[in-house]
Amino acid sequence: MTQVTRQPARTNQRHPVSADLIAVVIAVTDGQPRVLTIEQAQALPSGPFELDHRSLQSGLRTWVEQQTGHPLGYVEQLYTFADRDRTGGERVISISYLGLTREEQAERSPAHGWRGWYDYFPWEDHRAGVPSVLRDILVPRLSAWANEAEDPSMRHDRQQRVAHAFGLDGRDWNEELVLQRYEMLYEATLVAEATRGRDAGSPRSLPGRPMIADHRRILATGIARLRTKIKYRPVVFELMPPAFTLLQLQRTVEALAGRLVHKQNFRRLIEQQDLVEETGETVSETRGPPAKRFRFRQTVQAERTVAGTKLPLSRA
Amino acid sequence: MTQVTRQPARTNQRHPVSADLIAVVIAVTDGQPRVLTIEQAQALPSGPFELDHRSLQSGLRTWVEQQTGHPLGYVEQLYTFADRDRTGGERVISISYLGLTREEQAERSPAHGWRGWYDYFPWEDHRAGVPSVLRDILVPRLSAWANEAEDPSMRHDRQQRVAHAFGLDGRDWNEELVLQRYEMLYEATLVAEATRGRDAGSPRSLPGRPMIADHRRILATGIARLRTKIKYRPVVFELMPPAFTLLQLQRTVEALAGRLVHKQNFRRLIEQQDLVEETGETVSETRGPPAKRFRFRQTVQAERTVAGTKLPLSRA
DNA sequence: GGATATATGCTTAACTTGAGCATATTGAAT
DNA sequence: ATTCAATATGCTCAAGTTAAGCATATATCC
Repeated sequence: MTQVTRQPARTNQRHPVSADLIAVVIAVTDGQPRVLTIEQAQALPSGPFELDHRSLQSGLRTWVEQQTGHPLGYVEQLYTFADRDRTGGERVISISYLGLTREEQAERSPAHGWRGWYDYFPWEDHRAGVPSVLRDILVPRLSAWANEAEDPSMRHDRQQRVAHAFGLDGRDWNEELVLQRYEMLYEATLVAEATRGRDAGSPRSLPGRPMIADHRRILATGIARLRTKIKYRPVVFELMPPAFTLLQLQRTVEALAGRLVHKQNFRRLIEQQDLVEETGETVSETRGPPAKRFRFRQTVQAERTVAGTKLPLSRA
Repeated sequence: MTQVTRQPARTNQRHPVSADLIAVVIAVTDGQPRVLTIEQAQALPSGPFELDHRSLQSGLRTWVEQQTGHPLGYVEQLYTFADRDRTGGERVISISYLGLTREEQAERSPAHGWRGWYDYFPWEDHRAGVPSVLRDILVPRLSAWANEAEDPSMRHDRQQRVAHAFGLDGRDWNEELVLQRYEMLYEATLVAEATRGRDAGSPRSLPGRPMIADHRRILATGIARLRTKIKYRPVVFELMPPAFTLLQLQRTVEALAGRLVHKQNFRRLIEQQDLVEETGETVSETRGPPAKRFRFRQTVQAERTVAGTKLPLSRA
């Protein structure tokens, strides 16, 4: 193999654009997942990618640290999309990220603006059963939307999609479908963002706090990603203090997943994965016997790819 | 909830950048996964994001269709990164995509430049057992690299990482770790890209065809994504002709995964998922009894989230 | 002192997964 | 024609994984 130094034939005339970095920064306090916001809790933090940023991710990091005074732990890219700038005809490329930070670092202050993420998605918290806003308000309206379709096959299609996304008709509710649910509500004009700019006539009261532009959609993407990720990578620990009890860990997972887990099985799962070790201390924060405290085991193995094999691979 | 129209406080001075779209386009022919290339098979197709592109994805689509004359089926975003332009000090943002296209549309022609992806990653094809290039060349060199570390703990660490990534010492080989393996080989200067620009003194012959810039790294990302994805989303069908036998489907999956699957269990898996239905025809392409032909069932359900629950969720 | 919530160990049934046996069917080789 | 090799396809079985629940001891709250 000889070394290759030629350039690709792609450097014709370039159309300048500008790039924004948008952050979905998550922390969990008091059993509530929270997201870092600005602008009266109506926007996600975002800022331009600048010349002196070494990379996109480091730009995001320095910049979130400036705003919050706290370092971001885990950061991963979410999605990149292009909009026409609202002011000029110029293009803006938005690169969104998911960031996780520690509970202790998430003090609530007016400057930072941490908000419970279920303020924006009240239909996503199933920890205490099906949320009333879903059962009493959204499901009827979604049914109405499905049935208002002319074409019978389209009607059937909508009904199926609604039932699948929201876990109706005896189906399981799948907590990962955050984005699909938001998009379906958008399609049915059951979120405020969907009626913006047109027909300001009937401002119905709609559940969930809206955000500017497509920020709530980006937040939905971040939540969905996190709910998926906690199942195969030990990212929850990024949200935990250095030492914690298994119940605290469980409550954090439940807060993120929006549903309850089976306690004994959860402990078995955690312990058999060798992800934690006892600190030796115990604490009695609540009733009941004192709980052991654990810490996250930072092993080389911790990059364990729990490679969920869904293919019948042969071992031979 | 009132409607929000305020802008975020983020539109200060903008630093213009330019944006490139890079495509990893995959097809499978003759049991070999192939990737669309340009520049004597040393570059991935890529082109600038232009003003008249409606969105990033549609820009990519129109543009790949221009080059190949064929529509892209499935497209998903891979990753976005920023480089300093090699010519000026300006920034280039590269947005990479994974695209899948049908076998029948992947005629090989000099213009298109389809190349087997194992030309670039000969250590990734384990269908016929551990590839000789891995066993005879890379493993010894990787061991040497691990042992050349001064610090004993670093030595140990490297040995562990090598064993984990390449499935040595009785460990399972995980086909999803394509990117980790490429990066490890890069770190050990066992791929040509790692020695570029410096020390042209000893041009060792290294396995795998190199590409310009970081295109081989992007290809590795695409392969890894696809190997992960086929396990929980029915994306293989994007690569299949309208009708196919289960063996053809299996061979395609094996080509992508780089390893063999258990035939009977594969059939059980496919059929129990209700993803396919018989066309009614049979074909005898090879020896043995004629095989039934199937087609992909395009159901609403097909967006099945095979949501691999790795949390002990309660059903109650 | 009793109610209540907790920490933690253990069991069981259902389901999933990996592996292999068995049999029938065909094209190619002899 | 007969044999061989590769195939399509049905079936079984053992091992592993998961969901659920039982049980018991230990705290706090009143």
